[in-house]
Amino acid sequence: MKKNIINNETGNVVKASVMNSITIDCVIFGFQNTKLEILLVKHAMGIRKGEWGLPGGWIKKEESIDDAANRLLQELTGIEDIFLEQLKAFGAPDRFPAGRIITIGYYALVNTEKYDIKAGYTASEVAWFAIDEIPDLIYDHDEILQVSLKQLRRRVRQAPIGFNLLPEKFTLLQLMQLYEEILGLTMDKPNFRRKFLRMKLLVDLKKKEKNVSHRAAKLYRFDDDIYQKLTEKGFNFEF
Amino acid sequence: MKKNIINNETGNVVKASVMNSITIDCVIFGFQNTKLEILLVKHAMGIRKGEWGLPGGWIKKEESIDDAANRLLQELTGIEDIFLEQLKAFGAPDRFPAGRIITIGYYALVNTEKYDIKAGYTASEVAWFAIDEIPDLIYDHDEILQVSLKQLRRRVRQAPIGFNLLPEKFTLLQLMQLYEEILGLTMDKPNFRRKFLRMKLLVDLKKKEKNVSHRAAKLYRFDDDIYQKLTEKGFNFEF
DNA sequence: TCAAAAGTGTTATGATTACACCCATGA
DNA sequence: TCATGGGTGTAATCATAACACTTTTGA
Repeated sequence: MKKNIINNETGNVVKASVMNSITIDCVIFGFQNTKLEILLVKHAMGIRKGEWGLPGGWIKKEESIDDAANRLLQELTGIEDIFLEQLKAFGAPDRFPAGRIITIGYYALVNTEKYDIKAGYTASEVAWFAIDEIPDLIYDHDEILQVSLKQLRRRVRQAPIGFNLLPEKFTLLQLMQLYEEILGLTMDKPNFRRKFLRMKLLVDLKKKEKNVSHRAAKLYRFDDDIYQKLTEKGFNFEF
Repeated sequence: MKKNIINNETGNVVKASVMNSITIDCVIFGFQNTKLEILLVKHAMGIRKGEWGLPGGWIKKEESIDDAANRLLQELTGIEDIFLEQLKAFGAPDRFPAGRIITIGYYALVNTEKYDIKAGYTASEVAWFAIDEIPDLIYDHDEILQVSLKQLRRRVRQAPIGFNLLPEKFTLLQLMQLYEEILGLTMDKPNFRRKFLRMKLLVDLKKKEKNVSHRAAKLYRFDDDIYQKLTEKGFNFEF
């Protein structure tokens, strides 16, 4: 077992097996009841104990930064094979009060139905927050969140990534409400249907909703293979 | 004066005043004779002496990463107030052979007419290379270049940033050729004119080209203030 | 007068928008 | 039967693409 060392730079206790002046922070988006939410952790130790922040951690010396982000997410949520993309690095010299630490932001889209969130060993509490009810966050995590929201709004219109926030089977209205919530606008239902169906990215599952007090909607599934094939033929997702 | 120290991690000689496991690398785009080019340096020292790579360097402990990128660019090219945006961090564990170093990629757009390029103290030679004549680059610089090209192609269609590659006064044909070169396609001249002029982002300078052996074209200038005002009114640049 | 690029006009096509309207289902 | 959302139809408008054509300039 590797011994812990005190990092001269920061005064923090850091394992010798991790890089000592770079961290990773993750913005994890979920979608519940037509609301966009993000996952925050209440820090259980350190100088900002008790305050909410983004989940994050250190990078092991032998793992890539993408691997580190995936590992941290897995440790926190139990989620594997998740949509996860790097945002950018954040490096204001005073962003972290106890020393110079640069952090690399990542953002993830998760299907909240599928996974149970569990508090990790450095977090006393983990919870989902609606995007318009986010508390003040530690360090520069507010900025990281704002940048990732902007990135999400851009990316969701350029590539079919929104599906990662939905259950595998979904209705067209759910999909439209997802777009409405992320982009902050209202859309015309008939036009949305036609526009999306015209792209032929969705597989009709020949099933319907059950136990709804209105006409049951068809269920669809997004098929990434179809998307890849269309892309090769020159198709360009735009919304 | 600060003394130099040997960094245990990498074996490289690194000043005590810089962070020791993070660097910055810049992809600097220029546009000359209807060709997109990038600026490369031939390394004058280190294990990869004599090979071409992206200009880059270390981050001082008291400067932000954006400031570091600007400073490095200034040292290399003498250019200030340049279009410069962060790309992303690159962090494969074996990307740098002599130790674990994460690099943050930046890309810049410069008006090559305006500035003289000079070799810095760590580079023996500096030169522009056409985008389709890039030699093999050191480390993972090929990947950084490919990612920044992709980013440039995306961003040039989403925001009016292409002007940074042109002289201050330019013709519509120059602008169209810039788009054609970056996006790798051919466009229809009449349609391009109308589409761009309709946006009302360009200021007609009431001047014409001189000494051309064809009908002289009107000169235009891009006005960022106009763009900002239109953006506030809900205008969205799309190309 | 020729070549080269500037610049205008026109038409067909397709996407987008706005909105009216009918259908199915459980409470 | 009512409320709720599912789902189709249609017409006006707007952007895009394709291409024919006229204009200006120096060599």
